[in-house]
Amino acid sequence: MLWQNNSMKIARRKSTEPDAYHHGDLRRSLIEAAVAMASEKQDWTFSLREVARRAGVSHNAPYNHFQDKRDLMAAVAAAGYNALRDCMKSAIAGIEKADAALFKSGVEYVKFGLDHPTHYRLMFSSALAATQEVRPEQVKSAAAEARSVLEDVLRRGARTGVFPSSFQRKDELMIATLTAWSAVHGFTMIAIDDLIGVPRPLMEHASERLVRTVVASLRA
Amino acid sequence: MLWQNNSMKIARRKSTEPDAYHHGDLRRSLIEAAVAMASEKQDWTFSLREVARRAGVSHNAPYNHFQDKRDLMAAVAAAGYNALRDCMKSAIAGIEKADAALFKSGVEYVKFGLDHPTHYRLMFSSALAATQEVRPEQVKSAAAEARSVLEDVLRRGARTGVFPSSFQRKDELMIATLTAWSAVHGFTMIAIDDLIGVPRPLMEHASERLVRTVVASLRA
DNA sequence: ACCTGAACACCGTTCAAGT
DNA sequence: ACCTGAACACCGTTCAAGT
Repeated sequence: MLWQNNSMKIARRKSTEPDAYHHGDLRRSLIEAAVAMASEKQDWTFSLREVARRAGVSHNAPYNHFQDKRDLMAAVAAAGYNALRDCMKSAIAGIEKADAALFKSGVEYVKFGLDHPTHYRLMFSSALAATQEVRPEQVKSAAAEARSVLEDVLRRGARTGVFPSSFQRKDELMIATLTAWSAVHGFTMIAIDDLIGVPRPLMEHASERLVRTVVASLRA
Repeated sequence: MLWQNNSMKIARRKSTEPDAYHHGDLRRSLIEAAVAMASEKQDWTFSLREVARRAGVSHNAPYNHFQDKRDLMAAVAAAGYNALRDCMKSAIAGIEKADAALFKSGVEYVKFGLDHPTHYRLMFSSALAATQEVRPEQVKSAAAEARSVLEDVLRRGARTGVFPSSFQRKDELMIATLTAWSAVHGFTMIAIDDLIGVPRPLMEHASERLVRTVVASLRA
């Protein structure tokens, strides 16, 4: 425990920073530590104490920034949804045709999951749900933002005649979005869990085939 | 801890039963206790000690029947996959046309997940995977059996001309199965996690719409 | 405001011991 | 063979105390 805690103090000059006390934005450090640990160990079930150790603080320090462990997990999950949203958005940035954009965003979605399996797992972990079944609003809205990338593409395609114009109706759009999302989410989960017979090199091909089928089924 | 442990002993007559020592098949009792607890608490992250208490034995007794906690979870998961397989099988028992059977099995799949959300969650829990990424063979094969209900229907349809004859080729059949499975699995997970905007009464309708779309996309 | 250390009630797992 | 109780190293969370 002695070799930690040093570099942080040096980095800060005069404590003019807003969140700098001992640490300089411990909140962010904890989130980053959690993400790093999860991806290294290939296991998102890290302990709060471990995260604190990694960040070089006592095991109680996190409670100054998060209500409890689930609150930290929620922050990590929200960060993941934001990254996923950005991935998809930038991937389809220049694509005009809505069906091509939907295809690309679907493929990118799966790629994100396979590239960050533990983070993706955490994002959809039931551990995020409270004792009831309500997940933090933070997570829900971040997830909604990622989902709305698909939704926006479908809405755009409905206006331009690529997808059925019925998708301009709210409930029809919802079902269409749900269809696309279910497909890529299900595939991603199954792939991460290694429940397929598909060998890893063929995975990309399989995901493209699947997404292509989904796009075609919505275009009809 | 005193009020437990009684009824069990009375139930056994002369200890002629094969697995009966103090308990009469403690292995099965532990699995049942785990399932019951998970569904009551709406949370599959039960503790091994809690399960043991519920079964009326010491917290170490489970180690005579399971290697560790994950091994018990694997048994619970396998039981879930078997139940899911049976649900689908009996649902499509009398259905001749392959596309109708695929529709029915898909709808039944989602229904199973929504009826047993915590058990379904556990079945696909990453906690089942070992430190590496290998899940117990037991779980994999049980999952494969459930998946093969979909696969068999698709193969049958390929022979009878309902689905493309290319589905008789092994890798094409695999992708088709994966497409169907991804869709229902993804929808089920999203629904369980309450990440949809769909109000619960409309859920059944939404699931039927989704499965119908999937069947149609494979029929083409 | 932010952090620490002691304390509490748990947990999974191991070990020696009982029948 | 099957079960128990003590023990170990952890965990999440709370509380009083320090700056």
